[in-house]
Amino acid sequence: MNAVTIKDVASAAGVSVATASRVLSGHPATSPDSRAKVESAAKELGFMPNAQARSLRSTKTDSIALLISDVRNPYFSDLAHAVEQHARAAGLMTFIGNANEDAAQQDDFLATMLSRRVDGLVIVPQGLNEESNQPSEMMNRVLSSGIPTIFVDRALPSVQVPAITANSAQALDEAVATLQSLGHQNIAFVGGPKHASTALERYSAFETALANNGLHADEALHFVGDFQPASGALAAKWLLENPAKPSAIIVADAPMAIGALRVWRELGVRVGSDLSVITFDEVDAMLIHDPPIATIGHDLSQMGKMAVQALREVMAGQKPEPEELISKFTLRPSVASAKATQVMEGKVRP
Amino acid sequence: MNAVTIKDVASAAGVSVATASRVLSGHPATSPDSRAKVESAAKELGFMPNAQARSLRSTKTDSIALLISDVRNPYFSDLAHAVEQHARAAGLMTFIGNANEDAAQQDDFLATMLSRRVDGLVIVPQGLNEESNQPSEMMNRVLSSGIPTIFVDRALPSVQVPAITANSAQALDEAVATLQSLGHQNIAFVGGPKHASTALERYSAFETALANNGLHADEALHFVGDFQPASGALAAKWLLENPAKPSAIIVADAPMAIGALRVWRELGVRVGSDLSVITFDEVDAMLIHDPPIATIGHDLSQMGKMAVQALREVMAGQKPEPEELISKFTLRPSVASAKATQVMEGKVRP
DNA sequence: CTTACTCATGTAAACGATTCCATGGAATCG
DNA sequence: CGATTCCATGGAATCGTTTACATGAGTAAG
Repeated sequence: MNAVTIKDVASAAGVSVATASRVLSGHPATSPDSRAKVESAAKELGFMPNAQARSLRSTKTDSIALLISDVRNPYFSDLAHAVEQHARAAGLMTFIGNANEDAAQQDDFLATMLSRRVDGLVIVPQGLNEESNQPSEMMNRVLSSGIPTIFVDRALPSVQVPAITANSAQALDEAVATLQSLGHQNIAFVGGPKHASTALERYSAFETALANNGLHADEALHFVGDFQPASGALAAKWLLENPAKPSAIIVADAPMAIGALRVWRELGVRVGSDLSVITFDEVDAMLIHDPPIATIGHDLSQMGKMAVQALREVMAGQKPEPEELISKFTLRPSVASAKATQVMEGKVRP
Repeated sequence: MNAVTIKDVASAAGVSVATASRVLSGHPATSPDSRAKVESAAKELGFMPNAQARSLRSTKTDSIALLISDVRNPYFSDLAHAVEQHARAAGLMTFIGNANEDAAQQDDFLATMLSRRVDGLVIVPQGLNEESNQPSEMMNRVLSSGIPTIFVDRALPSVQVPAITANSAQALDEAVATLQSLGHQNIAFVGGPKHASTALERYSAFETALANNGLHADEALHFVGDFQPASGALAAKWLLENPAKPSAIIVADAPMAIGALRVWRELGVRVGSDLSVITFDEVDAMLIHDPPIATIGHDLSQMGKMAVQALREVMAGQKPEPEELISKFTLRPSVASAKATQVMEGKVRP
């Protein structure tokens, strides 16, 4: 395999391993002479330092772990890409792990990363355990281990970790105001699972927005999904059968919206005329949709950048403040006036 | 931090480190008695083995690297997910790296992985260097290092590495036959960059399919893109200005299709009536599109599974055969009869 | 009862880097 | 010119595991 070690380099260069090591890791106390000899020997032999030996001794790995729910969710793949690019710029390798919205896989990944002694963790937390209302055991271990950690996108209440989150209050206010001014009275909301802080934030901001615009919240118009496409599909049908006949709907994430849009298309519901749709997460699929879907979203590249920056501050021993990005509402043709919506009865296009 | 080592566990359990190690790594020669003592001590102390020390000595890391172009491309994120799940089932951690269609980033990632001594590599190769017509230096190093490697999705000609690829000949044949039977004579093709083997395979299969169906290939109907959304957008405009007025188009990957569909929508071109569209890669965005887009695609979960399996065979010292998945054509409403296409002149909807 | 063999255990040597410490020569200072 | 400082260097310890080898107890076979 790659049997060439620093020892080989040292003897080829005619110096000790200590000197070779110093040259290769940029230590100042080296003569130009030995620097030249070691460098050329290393290149000659194709020396490639063994990262585990290095970090076993030096206790740093120049790597961080990013734990997300699912790479297949475009929201998270965009976020992952942003984190990776900014970490890379700071000389850090990023390990991406999928929790698949599953606490066991999350813990598994965290355990592996702890074993590998990554220098820091960026986590989209999966939420507290349903029964115990506590973070999982592994999460507690992470938190008590003292390894630099920050949360991104979501936060955990009661856990003191810097978090980079998004605030959608303003955007939802605008969205609801827009719908209201177009004559929509019954606005449905497809939310996320209660273990996700984003789900709570979004629904409560929605309720506030309703109140601000003279509308009243109605639990019968609230569908609790799980942020996955399948539950979006269920929500789509739930909407059509809802006795209140809502004329507009706000969906709390892109995968659920994707699931829902597919069902509506199959059933012939015309988004943007039969039904006004606004969704969270400004991802490609929403923009190529015909009609384009109005979204509430934030800059993921920015979020990734802030996450890496905050993490580096923690790694440097500082205590960064939690930060909030302000989400933006973008009106698009998926939203129309409520009048067009009267046709909802004839939901299946011939 | 996590200062608890196997030494601590051993002394807490009242045995030697050797025994502790044997118990913890499941070595058979251990007594039930010491097994019990060590295990409880380990749990008690929250022992978490240091992966670098372990693999420094044992020369295995139980991890593999997956090099793809870009996680944000849904095709690759699906593939990444599949590889990860199957690797995980085999007890292997997967490191995902983005090349961003950039040889420098590819080499960077490979260097890091080589340093970390991953047990194997699954690579979507970026292609040969434009000038030298050779794999990059780092790629050569990977290949000569003897580290188990397989290619997936793409292959490199002249490089002897087992590859899992897709064969689209049949699917393209069906696709072209379908178009032809609907009266389409001028079928445009938006291909990929020539450094990608998939681009070559797809275009040459397309040419064959034309011939099989009594149509002739025409370079003026071939747009060479780069697999990214922006070049899809260019292709979309190119098509509209093409003097041959093609009535149907086949796009060689999803990101380009996404870029193109967006442009067509903005310009009011009605896909499925003004223009028949077929695209490679069966991803969500194509299915929620209205109308749904006909696709040529293959089972990515299957591809991921085969990749992991082939890699494990290489790791076990075997020499697996290259394998080909057969792509499938799925007809959807984005394809219509050519007659409807006469309206192409009035391309901008009022 | 001896011999041979199995088996759990401990001691110590790896693995491949970094880094502390001692050394000796050159440079600087009074 | 002698004393002090500086600096590049090499030897050796170290990081936390695994594992080759030696040991000694217990067991089965003769």
